[in-house]
Amino acid sequence: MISFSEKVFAAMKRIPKGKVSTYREIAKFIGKPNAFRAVGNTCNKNPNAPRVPCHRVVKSDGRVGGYAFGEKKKILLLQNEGIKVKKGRILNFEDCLLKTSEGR
DNA sequence: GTCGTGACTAGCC
DNA sequence: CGGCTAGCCACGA
Repeated sequence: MISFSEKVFAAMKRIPKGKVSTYREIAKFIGKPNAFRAVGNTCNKNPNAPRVPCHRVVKSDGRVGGYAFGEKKKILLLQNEGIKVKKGRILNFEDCLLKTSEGR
């Protein structure tokens, strides 16, 4: 029996390196497009922080959003992946955005 | 079973 | 464009 959180982690693990996704896309991928709150909430408690690339998940606005270890840390990780981030905002947002429901 | 919280999103002024 | 409010879902006490 997989819990809602398990789906969240599974969806995030689908995100390849150098790409990012939004809480909205993940929630939709799970089957609850309006559960973006629960997604972020679950990740915040993140029982498997290093086991899941939660830092590759950003807000729909194109901002990195937050991070359990610190937003700044999240930005550094994203930049390390090859993603350009400026003041907590992704530059080529759509370019590195990965749609979970469209991965086919 | 009920209340409160949170890494969110969309709309309004 | 910027700031604030309301709505939404899941989990914990």
